[in-house]
Amino acid sequence: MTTTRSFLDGLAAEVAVLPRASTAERVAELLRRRVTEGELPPGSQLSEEQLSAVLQVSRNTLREAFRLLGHEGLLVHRLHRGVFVAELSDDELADVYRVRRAIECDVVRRLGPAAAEDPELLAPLRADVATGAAAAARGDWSGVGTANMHFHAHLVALAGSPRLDAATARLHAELRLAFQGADAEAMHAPYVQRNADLLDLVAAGRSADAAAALEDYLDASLAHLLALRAVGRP
Amino acid sequence: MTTTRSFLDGLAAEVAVLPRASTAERVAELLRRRVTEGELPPGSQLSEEQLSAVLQVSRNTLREAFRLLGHEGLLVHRLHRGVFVAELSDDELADVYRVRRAIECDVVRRLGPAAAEDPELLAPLRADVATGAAAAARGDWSGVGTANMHFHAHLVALAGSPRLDAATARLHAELRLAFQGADAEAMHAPYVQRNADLLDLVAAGRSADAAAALEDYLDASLAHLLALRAVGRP
DNA sequence: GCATATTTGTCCGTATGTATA
DNA sequence: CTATACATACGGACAAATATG
Repeated sequence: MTTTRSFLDGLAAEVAVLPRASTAERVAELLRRRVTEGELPPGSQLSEEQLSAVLQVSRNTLREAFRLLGHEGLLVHRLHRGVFVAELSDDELADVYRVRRAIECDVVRRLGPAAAEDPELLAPLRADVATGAAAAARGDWSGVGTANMHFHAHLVALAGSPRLDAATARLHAELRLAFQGADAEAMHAPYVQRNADLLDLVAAGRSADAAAALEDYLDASLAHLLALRAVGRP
Repeated sequence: MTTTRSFLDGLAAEVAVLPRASTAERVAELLRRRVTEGELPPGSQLSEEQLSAVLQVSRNTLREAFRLLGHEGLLVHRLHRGVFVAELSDDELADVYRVRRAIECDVVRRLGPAAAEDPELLAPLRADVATGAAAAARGDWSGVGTANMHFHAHLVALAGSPRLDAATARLHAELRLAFQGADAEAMHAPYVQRNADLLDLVAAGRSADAAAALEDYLDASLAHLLALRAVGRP
């Protein structure tokens, strides 16, 4: 009995109402939310029998959903032992940032002056910055974190590459795992201003400067996150 | 009856002998090989009933394997219609190269002079170049293609990032899909020399030059591949 | 170290729904 | 529009591996 009781409430009703897709994908989407929103902590086991009973789906269908999420890095499959919510080591977290840096810096560098010429392009980014600032003003640090994620997702989206978007979504899902249990304000507060600064550079068409700034940004963010995790441990 | 007969031969024996892993993963690995080696062409349907009979696994297990490969982009899942070997459109192929360029150029750029100082680091790349040249000398163009893939995989591996390695493996699997049915010599021959040239730049520690050259290389490679596909179509 | 209980891994049969001829 | 074929999903069963006492 490793899973908590609270997170099971209302799951069955929620999975039945999700949009048209295969049952396995609906279950996967539901579990993905629960994991990334911290409802069930890293390391906890997901019992096949218990979950299939609560979700009202067969074990086979549930296992298909497990495969999907395992492939995304959210769950880990241990043979004959079951599936667990993934726990990111410091090395793995650094690796996530390694890939973020490669993708995001590349996207920004190749933007060139195009971003300066069409202001509409950056509208989603401006909205994310505004949302983050508003959330910070009212102390909603979880909202700041979400806005920050959206900012980076929209930044990558400027490249118009479905595969880069998908990779970013996976990285963000793993990042949310790493955020669990840490002080949300300390985690997210510094990046309201940094996002705004970065956006200014991009909007000015200074893509090389923006890429360099983003590299510093991400390196600092990783160091910051590692430090926060360190104090949360014995 | 959309699948050919030949590719089914000996599958059951092969899947039984694969190393210790879950049956679903063994089946996935086997199908992955069949797809990337062109044994079954893009667009062909994989019948659950037929495959489960031939592989001697249950449909549930087979479906788990399908989920894994679908997530890798090798198979596409059409609801209530079944799974098919993915067909890459020109746009998707360009997107694959978009991600390759982001990853590989980033890796090369960040190598710096380190590669020049430790020659052992580049040993796998040298071996791949030699293998490719030898294969070209005897007209083994499929072997040239394989060596080329290994070269790029080893290049990315210099970064020491498991996630970049995994992403590269997925991209290469999709690339192999695009290679199907094209003239292997025309497809792979030009890159024996380009790999050697690129390696020289890297070995000299000129990482910025190498990154720029690699960018040209990949852009040219994409254009080349698109042109070859165009002539293979009506 | 051993026997047992629990959980996962796998298979089968079957029922239902969907797309296509 | 009906019919058919096939994917989707379920529940029960047993085997295999692991964890527990």
